Amino acid sequence: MYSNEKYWREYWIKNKIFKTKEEGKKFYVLEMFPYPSGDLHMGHLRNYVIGDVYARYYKMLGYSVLHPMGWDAFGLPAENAAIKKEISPKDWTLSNISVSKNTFKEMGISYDWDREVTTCLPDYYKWTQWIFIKLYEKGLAYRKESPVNWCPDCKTVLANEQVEDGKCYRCGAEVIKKNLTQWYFKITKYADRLLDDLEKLDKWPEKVKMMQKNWIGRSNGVTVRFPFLHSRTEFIDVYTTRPDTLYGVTFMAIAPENPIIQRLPMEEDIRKKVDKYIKTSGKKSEIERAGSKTEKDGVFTGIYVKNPLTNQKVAVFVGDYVLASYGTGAVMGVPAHDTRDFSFAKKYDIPIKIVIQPKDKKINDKDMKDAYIETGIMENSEQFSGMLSTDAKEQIIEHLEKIGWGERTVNYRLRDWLISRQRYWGTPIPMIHCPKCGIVPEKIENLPVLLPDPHKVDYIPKGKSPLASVEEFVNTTCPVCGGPAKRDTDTMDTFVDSSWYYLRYSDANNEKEIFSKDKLNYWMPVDLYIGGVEHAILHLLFSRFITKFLCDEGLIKNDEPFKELFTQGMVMNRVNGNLEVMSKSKGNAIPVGPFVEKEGSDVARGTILFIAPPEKALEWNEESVQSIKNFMRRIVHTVEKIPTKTVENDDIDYEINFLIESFSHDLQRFKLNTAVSSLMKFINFTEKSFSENKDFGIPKGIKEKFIIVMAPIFPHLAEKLWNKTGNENSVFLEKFPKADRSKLEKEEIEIVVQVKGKIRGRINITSHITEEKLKELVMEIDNVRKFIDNKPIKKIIYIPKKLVNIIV
RNA sequence: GCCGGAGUGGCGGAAUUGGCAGACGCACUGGAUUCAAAAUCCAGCGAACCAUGGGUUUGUGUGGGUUCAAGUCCCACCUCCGGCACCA
Repeated sequence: MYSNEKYWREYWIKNKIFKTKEEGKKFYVLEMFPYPSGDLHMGHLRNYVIGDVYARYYKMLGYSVLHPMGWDAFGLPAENAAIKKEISPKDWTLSNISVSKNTFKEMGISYDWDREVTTCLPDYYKWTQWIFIKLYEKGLAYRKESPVNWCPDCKTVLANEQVEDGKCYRCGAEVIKKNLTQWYFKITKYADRLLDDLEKLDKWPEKVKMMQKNWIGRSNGVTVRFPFLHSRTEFIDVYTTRPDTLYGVTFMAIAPENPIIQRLPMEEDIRKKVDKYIKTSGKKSEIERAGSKTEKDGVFTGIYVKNPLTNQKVAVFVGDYVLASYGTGAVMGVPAHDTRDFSFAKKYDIPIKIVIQPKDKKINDKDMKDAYIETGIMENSEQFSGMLSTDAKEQIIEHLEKIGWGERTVNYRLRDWLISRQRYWGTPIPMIHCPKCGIVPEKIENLPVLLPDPHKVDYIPKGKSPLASVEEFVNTTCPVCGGPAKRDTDTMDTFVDSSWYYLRYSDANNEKEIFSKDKLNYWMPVDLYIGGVEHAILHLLFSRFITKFLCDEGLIKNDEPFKELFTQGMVMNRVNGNLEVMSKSKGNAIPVGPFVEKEGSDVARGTILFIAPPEKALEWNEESVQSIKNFMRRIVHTVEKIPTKTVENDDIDYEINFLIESFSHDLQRFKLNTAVSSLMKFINFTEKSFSENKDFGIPKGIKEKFIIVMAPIFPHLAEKLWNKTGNENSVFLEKFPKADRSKLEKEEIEIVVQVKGKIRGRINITSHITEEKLKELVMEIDNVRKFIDNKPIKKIIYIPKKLVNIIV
């Protein structure tokens, strides 16, 4: 099987069958590129096989297809492996790439390897640096000091998106906060567009769009200004989405990191308590502090503000349930109508003032068990009392704006993207720190800023950038004044590398530009992007951001990179009886290489496509492998053993056209499992016909059509059979057939006969029978007559070619 | 807690979008072949019942509803999976 398939793989390469053409209508199909970890297993294969079916199918439909592959090659595992095995990250990565690439070739995926992209090579990361500088020039890359997520195990900072449940997304260590100066990309500037443009993506799964929507988390509210009691000129702003609860404010809480705290005129002993509180909360982990179950606590500052609407004095607390990085870093406390404020107020005996009553009952502050957060009727709210809270919300905002104590504000959950990492194996940040000129970008013509040779770097993580200790890297000259200066020693988050790689494939070997605009705009957007849901937020959001930015720069016409997104399910396998995601570390991985050598790549492809619909999780099992092997043998039998001859048989015309029709339909709907079923049905028909009648035969044209239809799924076998049928050229140069609809009309059809909606019989009729005649025939069926039972017939419903329903 | 998605035979899953529920496959059962086994081929296969030439009842998580007709549409609930989770 293996050597046989290998022959055809070599044939495709030799004859450049899958070399990309750039003419006419195009189809760009892309699978998310992998991190090169060496061996690929069936879990990886699923992703690429789905893409390959479409690449081959669209080629046969007459499109110019771009189907490339590359490597997301920077990142921590290379360093970790390097430390363990004493091999440089570069050598480790490059040797993994060559192993993985070889496996890809054995899978027989139709990639055009001439467009391979490797993010850790200078000819690629040169352009990553170029994008960084472009962002910097537009004010979209900036440095700031702030508390950041720090992974103590990986010894580097993490982006917000890389912290899951307070833990590092890579190693699972508990993340701590550190105050550091880091590089950020201003993705928040694009928040509105990233959110609103989701509507344009009608071919994305709703689920992914919803996840992005929640992640961006746009909220419309109002910033309200509270004046201090002790000063006529100082204020504190709070952000709220519930201005309708303003009359219920009984305290205020400020985040411990909010710098305003330092300016508050607190008494000495209170100041000490506050400082202590700030210190302890700074030491808390993300989980301790932010878990929704954590008890809310804080300290009183002795300071008061005035409610701008009521002039009542409001006590100011510092509380670490308030986030410094959202809104203004301070909130108004409305215990009656906010769950968190309620529990805070309970703890410190702060009064609860109800200003919204439910419509159907009365609540009072004495027996409240929890905050009332729904809408209702306003009370204790001066001129707004008696209104619906939803109406009052609007009017209070207007009132605040009129009297000058508040203004409408939009806030986002999305934060700017922290991209600097204190690691060696990444794209160097192309910035230079000059004592005279400040921070300046490297000159474009000096790019790439090369990562120093791994043998000269001690990349064992120490909590500071390994590049800082490489003197010949650090010491440079200022591109502005020419004086001595130092390079930035951080590298970029690998998600920067992968946020634009799909653009580079359009012109992968361009040495002068990031890509030629013409070539890029011929291929972009990606027509079909296939990958796992785990990238629903990070990678896809960052990619959309970068595409929008480059679109604003005039480099890309379309500001959305991926027209259609398909998220495939995971591949599971049993380990000690439990279903687990297939992975090397769990020991349940079926590696592609040995499997393909033994069973062949077509068997792997067929199995993976047939077991389950592509979007669902799939359980790998030996029985399914067997059934596909069996099926492939029956295909060979039909093509090679059933005589090729023209026979008087309408059924075979019907079956082949039915196959073409349903196969095409299934591919449009991503139903690759039923597409395989359709192929099986056709083979069932031919095998059965032949076993019943040894004179049965199949016309050459129909055999050929079948081989073409099966080719996207079983490419090696199809190519072999195509050749054996007497064809010189590759089957993939053939046009995918169109169904002849006229052959799908059967002469004789079966009609279901119902009485009062229940099936009482069936009848075979010729398709051009009149309705009257049919109704007559129906009445003659014994069982039908029995159930009509001489009752008067009210109505007869006739669904053409399907059923008759008699209502008595 | 909030927001999504899904519940169909012993199992993986079909159902042209309101028109024959269970396609296709696995497992299982019976038969052919074989000295025997494997492999292969043929047949059967939701459940219960009448009596097995055929027919009846029931059946798509639960309970209601709309309709001549509901796995599919509407309302309420249960369970599972995924995402977010002090975002004010």
